[in-house]
Parts: sequence; structure tokens; C-alpha cells
Amino acid sequence: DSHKHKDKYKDKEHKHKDHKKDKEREKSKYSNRYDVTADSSSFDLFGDMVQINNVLVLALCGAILVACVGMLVYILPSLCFFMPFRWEEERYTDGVKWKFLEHKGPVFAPPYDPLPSNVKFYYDGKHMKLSSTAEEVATFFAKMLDHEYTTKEVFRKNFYKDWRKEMTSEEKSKITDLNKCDFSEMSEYFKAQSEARKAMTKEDKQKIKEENERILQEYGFCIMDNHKERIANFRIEPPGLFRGRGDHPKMGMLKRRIRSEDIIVNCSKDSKHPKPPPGTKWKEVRHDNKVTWLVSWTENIQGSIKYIMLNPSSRIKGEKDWQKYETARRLKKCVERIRAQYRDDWKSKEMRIRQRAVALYFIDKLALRAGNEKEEGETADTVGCCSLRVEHLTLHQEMGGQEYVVEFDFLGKDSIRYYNKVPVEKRVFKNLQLFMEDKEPEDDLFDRLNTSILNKHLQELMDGLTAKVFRTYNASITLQQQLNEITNSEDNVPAKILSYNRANRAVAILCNHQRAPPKTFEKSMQNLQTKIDAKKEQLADAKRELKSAKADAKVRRDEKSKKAVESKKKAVQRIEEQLMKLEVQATDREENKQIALGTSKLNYLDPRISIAWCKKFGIQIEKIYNKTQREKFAWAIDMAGKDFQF
DNA sequence: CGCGGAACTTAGGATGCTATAG
DNA sequence: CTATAGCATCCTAAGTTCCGCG
Repeated sequence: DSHKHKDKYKDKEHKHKDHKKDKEREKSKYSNRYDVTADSSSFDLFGDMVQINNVLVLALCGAILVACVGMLVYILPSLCFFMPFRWEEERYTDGVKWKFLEHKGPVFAPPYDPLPSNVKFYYDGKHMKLSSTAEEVATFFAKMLDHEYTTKEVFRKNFYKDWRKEMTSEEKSKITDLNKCDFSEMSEYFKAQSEARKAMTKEDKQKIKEENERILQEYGFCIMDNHKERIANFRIEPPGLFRGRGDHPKMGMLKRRIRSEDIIVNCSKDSKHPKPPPGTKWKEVRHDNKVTWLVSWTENIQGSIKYIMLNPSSRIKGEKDWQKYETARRLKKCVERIRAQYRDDWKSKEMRIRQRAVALYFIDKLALRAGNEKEEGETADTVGCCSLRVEHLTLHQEMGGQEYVVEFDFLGKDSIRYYNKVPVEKRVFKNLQLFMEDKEPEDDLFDRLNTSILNKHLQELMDGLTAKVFRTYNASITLQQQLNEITNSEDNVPAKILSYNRANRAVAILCNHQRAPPKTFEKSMQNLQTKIDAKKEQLADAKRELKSAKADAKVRRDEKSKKAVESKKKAVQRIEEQLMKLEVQATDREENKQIALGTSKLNYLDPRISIAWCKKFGIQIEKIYNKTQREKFAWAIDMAGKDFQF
């Protein structure tokens, strides 16, 4: 039965006549698999649902086991799982995201716990007792004292300005210079606290763990249309000092405490509404089923809205994720046509079209982000494709034996540097020269283009196409090609996994997913090398022993010595394997020094590619996806057979 | 049609937990 | 049994795209 169901998936996947209808169809196919039970509009969140969830978990295990091992025992729960209960019900239209939503609201940050009186703050060398409000803000600074950014002028200035707002008038008049403030006792106190926490007894740690688990069980789940779903971030962000990335003009500003009165709750009318803490009120309770969030509030640094939403394992997120990859797969079918067109557009007599075409070429070839305009002075100065400035590229007529090389050097998202030298077609090069003519370094490269114009154009080329689809498409197709190319079916499991990681790495490099080399990198590399050396020695010993055993067997010619040879042979083999495993590990780690694989794995690579690869080469999925990842990609694990190709 | 706000995805670093080496 | 490395999870900032309004 489960196989029949899978075939249904495949059939529908190939029909793409009408995109809109198709989307709806996908939704119904998908949502049905996570259905738990037939009826009832409201559950007791904290009683019955636990059991129902167990059924779901059991059924899911059942389904996987049936697919993988075909164990008869598990067929029954799996049948329940695939039963088309409520088959039609979740086929939503017009942007409706749910029909029923019930949750317990957010968990607020713990209230401020004042310092013990022996922990003092000094101003200009003299002890000064701060008001509770001013003290709280001071502790935020004290907690960051060891961090580099408390030395940065902007950080200090912003902090000081916001801190003063929280002071009493007396404090304001006394404290006039941040440099005269001594937070060191506070800082020491917090360090000691964190040491004490680490040194707690097992029992105390266990208690904390249990309490966290209790809160998770109470607040960490919601019910959306008969599914008990995990909430991603049910805890409200605690107050603190804003830490932007890169050179952020607002670093050090005070992120204020969020109260009930700031919170908008979203849930269905007929649900048990979440209760605000005693004596407080929500800002608003609304029932908007065209959005997916449960709770929102406005943050005070940028004035943007923050949301509480569901975990990636949820139906609503999984469905969206699937849709994303299906869009990318549709791009695959028409990407050559689109490429032909933008190459043609390089010759257009209209400047705006040439710019659009060159930008699209960069997005396609280099997997650059779209690059929205940003408000100057509000955020760090970073760019993407459409917002590139003249100063971000250097043109080289000839470089390192190659013609028409473009050198990119700019800060992208999260102020991560993008540096790349790329040979481009002559026509692109000539266009770039034209775009840069008579411009200042700080002028926009594409002055007739922005993301809205670009995306409008893309929409005309393919339904649902936007700039970011190219990143998804190029990432996934690269993984697929690399895996097809470099996996050797003769290899052992660790070698195959090295191949997988290398394919993953090719994508991470394409997408410029970098990380700071781990602080302990050199050391851990050395440790590994030591292990390898030891293993080599062990191997030499084992080989010597084998040799002498062989010689011994030749002389003695008895059963016992023959057996000894065999066991020594086995030992050599085993050690060789271990050595190989270590060496593979070393290679992998070295190549991974400054590259982060996680981001592409989680956000850009169609999981069905990886799952199909595992199935094809007999690799356990656990070897490439950890628990969280398997939960997020449950839809794909269920769906992809060994022959899936992106 | 442009703009700003809302909604949602993508991102790296910090922190916490656990397996394993010593 | 303890220290630590390495991985998982948490955290929330920083993007993209959508959407509605004047």
C-alpha cells in the first residue's frame, strides 16, 4: 500500500500544465501524510495530544521501516498512517494557511534578578549603588566586557546613550563619562556564576533539564489543523545590547524587554486563547489565517516585526520547502532558454536591458543574492548583485593568462566577504566597462536596475521565478552533478561519505558559505595527525608480526600457526581500514577549514538528492543527516526513491 | 508604479550537551 | 571518573519577496 502511495507522488510530480493547480495538488498530497486523526476541531493540548503524537511517531517509524526493511510487524501502523483521512480538507485556496490554530502563547524572559549587594559598581573609583533599571542595563554591558565590541567607539556610544535613558536624574548627573565606569566586579560575578553552573551536581542539572522539558511540553507545541506541531522559537528574546554583524551603526543599543502589552497573539477564534501573565494584557488577539505566525511584536532597534513560527519539521514549513525545490526543478527545464535570452540581451540597445542581463548572468553563474537597496546608516554596508557598486569590482583585460577577468570584492549578507576572480565573456566585460564609465567608486554599477525590476522580468520568464530560485537551482544541480560524477560505487562507506562532503563543499563554495576557522582547529588537526602517526606505527608492527607468523607457519606447518597467520592478516586489514578512515577524516577536515556545509545542506540542497544517493549506495541516512535534519526533511525521506534525480 | 511594511527564508556565531579519550 | 573536542541546538540578525496602499 505504501508503495502505491509513493507512485501517486511520482505521477503527479511530472504534470506541470497549470502551476497554480499543481501547487494545490501538491498541498493535498503532502498534508494528508501528516494527518493524525479523522475529526474533532479542538484537542486538549496537554492531555490527549501527547498520545496522538505517539501514534504519529509510531506510524512514521513504521512507514520508514516498511520502506527500508519491509518488516511485516510494522505494516499495521503504516496503513493507518497512509489512510486518506481528511484527504480533501487541507486543500486551501487564496492564501489560507490554516483553519484551526491553538497555542499557549510565548514564554517571557525571566524578570531581572538584582545583583547581590556585595557586587559593586564603581564610578570614577568610588562605589555607587545603581537603581534597579540602570543596574540591569549595566549588567548587559558587564556580561560583554570580554568581547571585542565593547571597545568599539560606536558600540560604546550607542550603549551609553541608551543607558542614560534608563538612569534616574541623579544617576544622570553623576555619571557623565563611560570611561570612568568600572564594571569589572559585575563581570567577575557573572563569570563565577557561569563557572558555578558548570560545576553543579548532576541532580541539580537534571532538575533544570526537567524544568526546561516541562516548559517545552507546555509552550513548545501548538495545534494546527489536527497536527500537534513543534514551535520554533516560543521564548521571547530577552533584553540585552544589540549585536549587529559587521560594521553595524546600531551596535550597542539597548534591546528593550518585551511585555505582554507588546504582544500580538494570532490563533483561531474557536480555540482556547492563550492567557497573558496575571495582571497583564495582550496588545491584541487576532485571528488571521492567511499568515503562519502565532505571536508577533515590534522590535525597537530597527522597528521591524518579530514572529513566533513553527519548527521546520511542521507541515506548513515542510510543504513550503518542498514547493521551493519544485520551483527550482521547473527552472531546470527552462534555464537554457533563459540563458540564451540573457546572452542575447547583452547586445540590446537599451541600457536597462543590458544591465538586467549582466546582473542575471552574475546571479546565475556566481549564485549571488538579489541585492535589495538598504537604508543608509540603518544597517551595515553590505551588497548583493543589484546593489553592487563600481568600487566592488575591478576589471582586468588580462590576468594570469586569462582574458577578461572580473575581480569581485565586497561584503555580502552578514558582512561575509565575497572575493572572487572570474573570467567572463568578452561581451560581459565590454558591458561592465560601459556601466562603469564616468562613475565614481561609490556609484551603483547597475543604475537602471533593482530587485523589483529584475524579479518582474523573471516572473515573465517563468511562473514563480525570482532571483533566489537561481541559488537554489544552481546549488541543487551542482550537488546532483557532483555526486553523479565523483561517487565511486567500489569505495567503502567512509570514502563515499567523503565524496558526499566534497560535493556538499562544492556547493558551499559556490554559495560562499564561510565560517571563521574553529578556534581549536590547528590543535585538533595536530591531534588527528598524532593519531594517524600512531596508527601507522601500529600498522608497521602488525605487518612485522604477520611476516614472522608467516615464517613461523612455513617452518612448523601446523594448524595452529596457520590460524595465527590468518588472525594477523585480519589485524593488518583492520588497522589499514582504521588508518584509511583517519586519513579520510583529516582530508575532510582540512578541506573544511573555512567552509560551512550546514547552511547549504539546510537551505539549498533538495534533500531528495541526498536521500536518493543514500539509497542507491546503501548508506544510512543517519550518516549524512542528524536527527533535526531528518525531522526537517521527513517529507523527502518519505518521498524519494533511489532513482530520484533533481 | 513606487514605497514601506509584513511575512517568511537564510545565516553565522554562541551556547549547551554528549561521546570519547586520557 | 573527568576533561575536552566536536557536534547539535539555540539564538536572532539579515536577507528576499510579497502585498497593499496612495
